[in-house]
Amino acid sequence: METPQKTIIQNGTPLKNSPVFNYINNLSPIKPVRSIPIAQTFGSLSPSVYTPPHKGSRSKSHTYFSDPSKELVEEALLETIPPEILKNDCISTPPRRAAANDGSCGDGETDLQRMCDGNVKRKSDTPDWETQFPETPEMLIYDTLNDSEADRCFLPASSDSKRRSCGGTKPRLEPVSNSKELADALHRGVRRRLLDFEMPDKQTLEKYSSSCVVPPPSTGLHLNAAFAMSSKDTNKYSLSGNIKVGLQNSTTPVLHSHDFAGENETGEAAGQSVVEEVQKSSLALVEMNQSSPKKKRLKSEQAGEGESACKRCHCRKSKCLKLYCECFAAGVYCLESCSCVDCYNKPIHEDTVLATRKQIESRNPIAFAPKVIRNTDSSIMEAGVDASKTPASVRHKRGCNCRKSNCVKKYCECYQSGVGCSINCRCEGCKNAFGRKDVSSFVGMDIKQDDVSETWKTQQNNDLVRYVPLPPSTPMVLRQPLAQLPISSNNMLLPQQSQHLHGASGSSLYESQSFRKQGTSLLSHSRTEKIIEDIENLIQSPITNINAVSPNSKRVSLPHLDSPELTPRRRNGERKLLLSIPTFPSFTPHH
DNA sequence: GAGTTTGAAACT
DNA sequence: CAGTTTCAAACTC
Repeated sequence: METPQKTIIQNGTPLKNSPVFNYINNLSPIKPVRSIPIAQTFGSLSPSVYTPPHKGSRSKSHTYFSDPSKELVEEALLETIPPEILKNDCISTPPRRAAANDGSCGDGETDLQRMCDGNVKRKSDTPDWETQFPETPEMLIYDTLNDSEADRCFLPASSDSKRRSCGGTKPRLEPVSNSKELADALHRGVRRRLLDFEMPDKQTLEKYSSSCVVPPPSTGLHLNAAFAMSSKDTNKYSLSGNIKVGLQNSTTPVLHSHDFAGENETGEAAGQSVVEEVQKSSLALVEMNQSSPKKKRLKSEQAGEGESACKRCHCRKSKCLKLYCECFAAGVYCLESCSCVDCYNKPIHEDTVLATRKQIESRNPIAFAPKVIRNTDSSIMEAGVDASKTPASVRHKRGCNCRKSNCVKKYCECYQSGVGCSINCRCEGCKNAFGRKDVSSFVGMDIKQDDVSETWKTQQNNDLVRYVPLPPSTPMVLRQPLAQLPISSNNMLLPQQSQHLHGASGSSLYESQSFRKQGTSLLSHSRTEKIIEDIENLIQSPITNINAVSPNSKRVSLPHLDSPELTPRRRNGERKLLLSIPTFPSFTPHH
């Protein structure tokens, strides 16, 4: 990934050799190539949308599932990641590439490999990430990998494990002597997460993200952390799908915050922030949906328990083959830690799982789609309401139907997901703190952080939601495109972030403090926008929104986009799927 | 930990 | 498509 040696003077400062500059220069070549294939997976609502089981040769584990689109995304992600980030052992590198010696990928030495190799080689003469951003690792570890079911899904159960158990212990900053080993472990985890399901669901990803994996204080770690973190939200999915949605989720609150405080006065710092944002966003792509119910509970459990922390579903009659089962719904297999009875949601019953899944999908193509989706149509946001007040773009795909909970308890999926109710909801007496359907359907969650019940916060287990003051003047131009949605790693909209979007004072970690400090002066506005634009183009799939219509007439539309003015309705009131839907988690076997 | 409540999913 | 049943998570005690 050598970059053309261009000389750019930013604010009088030569950035020619800066990592950011190099990174930026490498952006454009990528975008046109990546988005095309991804779009293919979103062709239509028909079941065909779901990529058939990819019997590729990348992985021999039957627990792995693949999705071509994911590969594309991975590539995009990789290319989106500055070499500096990858320098440490290429941890972020999808194993796929490294293992792509099956001949299916053309030349044996992929770009990635070369990049990795190069990075490794440069390792010694490249400033250590830790040195550059001493605070980053810790932040990443604790803030992004705090959940802990990771073990369950992140790392293959069979893998060598001493690997951090899923027990409710917090991630430790134990250094990994062998970064390669760590990289392998992470790769496995990432790989599994990415391949097992086309789109791991939020819960699933959350689990992955959990802290079972202890990232080493390195840049690579950062990347992985981001992945893991992102995965929290991710709904199973194929990267293919909601890239944007993923971005939203990518709001990882932590990464940038203080990292660059020390050098925030430089253009590079700003650029780095952008890069990180991008990374996070990109990584977030991997995650998406994940319904959060379990995860939260798990978190709570994890909070102070050992193995119990990994408990998952408790299905007794569904055999874990129905959407009642959160594991199944999330696109993941049940684990031993589950308390289910007569479980069929296991690799050994792969055929059954796949068949069942198909059946369900045939009934409802988006059955496995992320429960919370975000409309990232910038045009809508811009045209609709003040950009700073449009968090309403994030809503539950179907909306809730609460009658007694007033949408203030986790029975309500909207509330549980941390999003406001929308016009798609049929709830009664809605009091959703994240946005009542009768008030914020299209206006966004006009709520203040304090409005969000402490209950909810508690329910989310602190580590899921971090309440951090929002920066009063974070340039929207910088943050919006990269992380349009203040969604936590859980795919949940963060209260403070919603506030943030409203232009309220305060800040979120997700907002790079460096930006705040720097304002937009370090990188000219136009340039910054350019960067963001490139990034978005790179990441975005032609089809980034999910407007779906349930085959069985159930409401399955994007609240936000479903505005009558924006989306044609069918006579029966259903809305057309204008764009497409991503391939959702699928138990596509990967042989 | 058992029992209850709740609303999504599944079924009719 | 509406009503009912089933189910498992969320919640309460």
